[in-house]
Amino acid sequence: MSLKHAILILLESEPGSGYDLLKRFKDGLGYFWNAKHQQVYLELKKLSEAGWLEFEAQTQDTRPDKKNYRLTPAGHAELLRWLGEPVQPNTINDALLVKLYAGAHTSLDNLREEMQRHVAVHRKTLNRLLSIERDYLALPDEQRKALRLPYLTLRRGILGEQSWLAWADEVEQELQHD
Amino acid sequence: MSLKHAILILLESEPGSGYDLLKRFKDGLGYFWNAKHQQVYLELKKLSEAGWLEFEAQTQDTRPDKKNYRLTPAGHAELLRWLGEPVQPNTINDALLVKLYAGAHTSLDNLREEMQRHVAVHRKTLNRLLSIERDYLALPDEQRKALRLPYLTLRRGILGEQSWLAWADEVEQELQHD
DNA sequence: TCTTGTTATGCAATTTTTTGCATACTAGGC
DNA sequence: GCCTAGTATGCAAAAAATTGCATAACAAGA
Repeated sequence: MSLKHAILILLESEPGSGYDLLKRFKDGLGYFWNAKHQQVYLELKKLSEAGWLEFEAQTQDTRPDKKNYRLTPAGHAELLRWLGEPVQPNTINDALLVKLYAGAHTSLDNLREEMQRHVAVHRKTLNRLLSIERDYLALPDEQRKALRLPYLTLRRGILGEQSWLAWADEVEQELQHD
Repeated sequence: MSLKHAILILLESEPGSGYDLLKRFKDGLGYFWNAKHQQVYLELKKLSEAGWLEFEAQTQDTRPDKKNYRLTPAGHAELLRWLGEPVQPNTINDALLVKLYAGAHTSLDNLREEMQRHVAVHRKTLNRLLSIERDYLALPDEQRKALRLPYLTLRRGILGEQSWLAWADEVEQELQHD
């Protein structure tokens, strides 16, 4: 796919500006879809031109003006069409693993430092996700039910990060000696 | 990064043709770096033009001719330079999770089918990785030691797939009811 | 003999993503 | 008064990746 449908989904559940979307990418969807602001703004423009989105300029007093986007009926139809299509499994392009793979050509210290940097990032991510989970679990039944599918994606993030950190322990052990 | 350094690494450990590289991507590095043949051939051309690779055309009787690539000293230097640089953590763009996130707009059946397709792929991948691991563990000590860093990347694949499948179980449970 | 699979390479067009640059106003802390 | 952080949007160029098309020879099985 691409950014297109991620944007449609976010705007389907709640209309908003490019800036809003970026925030939502950052804390919600962000675990599994990433985009820079330039890409989001450009994509919003393209989706509007394609007739899937419409926007309303909104002037604000204390802040810069913004554009509020929402789905058109055509955009909604496209979203449903896309949901009916199979998505192809994700391919992984992970530079850290490439580096580790080639690690024999550099020093163990270098590798250990690299790993430590990444461990710090992953630990932080895991903590953030766990805190979101706590909030979710504290919600009343009905709200929890409404959010059960997004919650499953959160679980993916949590299990994924835990698994990553378990792997990092194995790596640390192995890089200890020699 | 990009494909560049993955190619340099593969050719550093053993020279070969574009076609060889594709095979190696497929069973070794492939777990964490993916590329289509068009991209690999193009990149090989660019890397040659940049002076990081050189090649020798090799005519073959029973098969089409091929080009054997290997690193130049400049290519080797570039590889070492890159290894000394920190790599930035991976960003994830996973369409399946986007679909699940928006799953409320489609049917449970649709989601279950989608999940089953992906589960099948991941199970197959895990089995393939486990079989590579068995081969590795059966190697004599010395060879195992030489391959210990690539082995760590294999472990990442195994732990990652196991974690994915554990998550899929959670999803299946949740999609059972309602 | 015909079809399928494997080996082997590539160009062209398009899409997707990143990087660099740019503007502009407000609020808060030092 | 100055600096930083946050709000808000965008263009242009380059890099990276995908999709479509194309060629060509051999081997193996139906």
